[in-house]
Amino acid sequence: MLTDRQLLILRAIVDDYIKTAQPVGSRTLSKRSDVTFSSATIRNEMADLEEMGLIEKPHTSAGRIPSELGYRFYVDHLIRPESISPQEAKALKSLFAHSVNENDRLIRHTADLLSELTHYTTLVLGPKEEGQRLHHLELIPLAEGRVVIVLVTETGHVEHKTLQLAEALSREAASRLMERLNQTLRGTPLSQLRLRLLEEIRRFRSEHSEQTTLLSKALDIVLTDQHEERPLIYLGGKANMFDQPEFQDVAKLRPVLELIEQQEALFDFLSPSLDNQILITIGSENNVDALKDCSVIRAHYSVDGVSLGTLALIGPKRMDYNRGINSIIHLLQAFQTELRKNNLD
Amino acid sequence: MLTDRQLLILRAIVDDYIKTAQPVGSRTLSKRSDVTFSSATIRNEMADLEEMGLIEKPHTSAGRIPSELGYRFYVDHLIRPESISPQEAKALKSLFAHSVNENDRLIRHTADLLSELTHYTTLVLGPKEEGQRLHHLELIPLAEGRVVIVLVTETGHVEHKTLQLAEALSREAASRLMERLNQTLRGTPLSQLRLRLLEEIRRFRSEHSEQTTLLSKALDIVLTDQHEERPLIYLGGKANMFDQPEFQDVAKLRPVLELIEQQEALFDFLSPSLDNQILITIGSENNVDALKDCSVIRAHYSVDGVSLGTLALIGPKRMDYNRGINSIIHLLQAFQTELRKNNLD
DNA sequence: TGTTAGCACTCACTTTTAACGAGTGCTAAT
DNA sequence: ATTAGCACTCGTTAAAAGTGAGTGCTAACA
Repeated sequence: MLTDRQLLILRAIVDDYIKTAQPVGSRTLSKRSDVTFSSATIRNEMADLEEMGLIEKPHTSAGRIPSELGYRFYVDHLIRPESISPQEAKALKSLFAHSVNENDRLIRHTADLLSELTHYTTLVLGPKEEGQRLHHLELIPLAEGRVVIVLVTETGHVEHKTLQLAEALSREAASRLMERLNQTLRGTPLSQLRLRLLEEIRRFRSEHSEQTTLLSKALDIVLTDQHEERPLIYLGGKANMFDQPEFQDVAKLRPVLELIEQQEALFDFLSPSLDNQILITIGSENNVDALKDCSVIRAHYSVDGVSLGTLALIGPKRMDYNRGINSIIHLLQAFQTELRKNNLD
Repeated sequence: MLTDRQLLILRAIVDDYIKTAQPVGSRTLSKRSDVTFSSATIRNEMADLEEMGLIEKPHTSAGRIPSELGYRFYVDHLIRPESISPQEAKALKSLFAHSVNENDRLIRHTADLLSELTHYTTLVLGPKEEGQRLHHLELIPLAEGRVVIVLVTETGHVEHKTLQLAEALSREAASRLMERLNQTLRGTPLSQLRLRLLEEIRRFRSEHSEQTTLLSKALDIVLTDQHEERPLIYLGGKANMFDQPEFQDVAKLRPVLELIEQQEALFDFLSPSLDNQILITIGSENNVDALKDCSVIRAHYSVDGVSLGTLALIGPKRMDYNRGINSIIHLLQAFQTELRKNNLD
């Protein structure tokens, strides 16, 4: 176990390093007001902390920096859930002053807010669509056999796609088919929609003996596509990466920025579900090579107990965990409140 | 005027520098197979070219690099419109092998293709929506007074927005209003839609004495919004910037990447209309500080004589203009063909 | 026994110096 | 007009020397 003094020193080292990005020496620490013992004592303690693997030195004659294990310990034991300042709390409330009606916009807005709040890059994984239920389907024939299909879920999420049919679909046929489909399919979860839709079209065809084979094929393709599509990922504050001293080197910066641009990779990284309310992964804990010098703070957002997506914050390992965690917690609250407003059934 | 030999030397310098990113010396040039004269002669000619402002030296004992004026001259007079190789032409054709029905996707796809083809970052300014005509309007009531409004243009472009009304709109009222609006407003250019829509709703209200004030207000807000919204900008190959030796320095890279993320700034930059088929701006000609070390190749795309948007290629001043221009020309052709297919009325 | 002062040692970082060489401009010979 | 020759420039690289922040260890101290 660590003594109180060791805890104090470890915390001081991490705090200092987070603030300055410079290795912290024993003399610097000894000058702090909350440190009553000498630099030599600190050196002794540091040697012990290093032996435990909590801190390390970049080279012989430098100060100490936290190791990954050190950050881990700091995050697990040394963070004090500093409550947000009153003015910040006020600011946070006013952020959502005017409601955002569409979830898409709301999410984008939230990503931007969080990055503004923390000065880190943010990722927001949008809700999975499979779970949502169909509210309305609309077929709108265009010229030359092109048809726009619009799908609205109960939460107001809108998807659309344009198909090309071999022959024009008449407005009447479209409206008849649509009316029928809406009657029977409303409330179907999107995950089942494809199967049920095909079935329904088949039935419709046999009853009306209309030529809807092509339409059904086209719809099938569309919905298959739909089904495989992953939730959107929204990014905020990409440029914040540039401000971090650890990413002044293009070689360090590049893999991170490249990863961030890849929806699929990000999705794979973010999608695993979390048990805890808040998950923090540090450096190699991310299991992604591009993020080996980064830390990620993640939180699930949910409405009425249903987990919908992920809110994440990405920065250097030397990120301000305290501020990050607090910001994400508070924003999460406000965000979920807004989201609930939009998701009333 | 420049002598043939000077032209040869200038072209050789630019070509070489584009390829190697290293200042070109007289000795290097004298070794080229198409150069029959000595390095001393080349030095004399170089001195003249430098006096004319076409080339410059980074420092006394370095070779020469093209000045902005030099690039300008090269682009205006020395580029040979090298026709694309047969295999590339074939590849280009197969790129659009399976049609993309939606313009949005088509544009995104094109941006990606162009960046793959050239290894530069690409920007595509989407078509202005104002000019498009309304094909169909759909009001879909959700729970709690929320209404999704979906707008489809004749080209199959879909916009949607969710509004919050003070009281629920009944399905019947919605469908009556919608039918009426579609009858009277189909074919209205989006630029006039707002005014005409308001008028129409007012008339509808007086005829049916229904409570649609709120709806009309909400629609007004939506459409105003819509109207002010700028065309989307699609990006391709952002990561290509990392490969350019001139952008290995974060200080150089940052402003460019930051600019690219700003829709508004990019819009202002790209939107001015072009007289020519292809416009090339070099360094300070861009009139944007962030792009002072970049060159941009732009081309308007249009269908049936109507200019719709811009296709652009962005790279270092030392970019391969020849390849860039050729790629953009050829892709432009294929892109417009696809676009025309989708825009049949 | 825990703490601290003192001191030799390490090593990144900075500055200095020197050597190198690619490239130039000029001059004189062809 | 062209070119060979040569002195000169200057960025680049490498080696050398100096600086200083920081450490580990030891011995003295409370």
